[in-house]
Amino acid sequence: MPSSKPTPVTMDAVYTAPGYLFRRMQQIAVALFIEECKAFDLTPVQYAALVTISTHPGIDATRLSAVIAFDRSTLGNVIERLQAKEYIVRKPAPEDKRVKLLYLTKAGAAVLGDIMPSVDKAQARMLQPLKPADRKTLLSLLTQLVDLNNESSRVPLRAEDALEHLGRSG
Amino acid sequence: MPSSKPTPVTMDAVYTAPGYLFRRMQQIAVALFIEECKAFDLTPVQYAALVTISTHPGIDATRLSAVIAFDRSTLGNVIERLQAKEYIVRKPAPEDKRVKLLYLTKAGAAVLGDIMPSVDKAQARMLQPLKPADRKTLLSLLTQLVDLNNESSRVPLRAEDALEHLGRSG
DNA sequence: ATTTAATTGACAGTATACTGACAATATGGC
DNA sequence: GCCATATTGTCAGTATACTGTCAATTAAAT
Repeated sequence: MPSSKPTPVTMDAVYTAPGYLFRRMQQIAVALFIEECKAFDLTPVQYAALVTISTHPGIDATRLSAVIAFDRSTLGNVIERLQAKEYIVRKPAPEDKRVKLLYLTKAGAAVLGDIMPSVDKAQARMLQPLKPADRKTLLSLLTQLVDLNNESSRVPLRAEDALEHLGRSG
Repeated sequence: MPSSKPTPVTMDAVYTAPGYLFRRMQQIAVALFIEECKAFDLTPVQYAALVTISTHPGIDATRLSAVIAFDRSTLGNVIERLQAKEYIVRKPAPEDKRVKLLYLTKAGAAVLGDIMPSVDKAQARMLQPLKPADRKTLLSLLTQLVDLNNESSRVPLRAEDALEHLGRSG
């Protein structure tokens, strides 16, 4: 076997790297979401925030961040935009002057109801090129991997249960 | 079965969506890359660009964009930063006054050689929570999916071959 | 050759992401 | 009650991403 030659760099150092593939796939996923949902003025991140505010009325920004595992700083801007579109409102929490609680407006609830079919279509298109059995396998492995790597992310996902009593116990 | 109730929105609309999982996994991948490579002043995108300039000395920004499937506008800034760090140089193309050709500097080649083990470690850590067989399966499905969805992305990947004679034939 | 098309790099504008800091506020130990 | 500490929202700074536009330049059409 050849021994002391310096390893030649090839494009495989990029193309076969899982990180590169995850990046590409994320970009494709966003492109498909935007294409399917272009009739609605919502990005994937804004959609996720809206769903979460819908299922957790009165949640605050920090807990929202933990429930969808998005950066708290980033979320500030996302919330601003949702507010500017009048899809949500912010109300000061009576018992904690720091906190602002988030609620869907009627327009927010309406757009969420309307956009759902398009979102589903986009999600389906992402995996459509694979055979049905392969879709299941990929989704299962991906779910496992995200879960097992949870603590490696800057903003680990904290399930709703773990947050329910954050205000009192910690 | 209940029939006409409006479908209640649950967090599954977020958590089980492939797009959400790809986003989370991409963020985890970047976090692991940055952590493993913190001794080197390179981001994942800058690393990919550097590898490509290394394997394609004298490539221009537009072709670089196509070879790694990164947005051309974004790449302009990436190139600026690599230039500021003196890892690459730009030389005007003699036969086309619009084009600026990209070359690695010695410092660029050195950092690329040095960072490789850390990059490999980061890539390995992303999949490490899975069993070896599952890693292979996931990587295979992900590679297929990215390839099959190539045209759905804003900047489809164009292999090096398809670009070799872009300057003459198109 | 002259008009038309396309290409290249650049730029402005918007939207995620992350880092690190900060003031206001709340909570804990004592 | 007082002080150290933690939390909340915010902000500034950097780095991807994408859209759309533009001037300079080149290539293609005729």
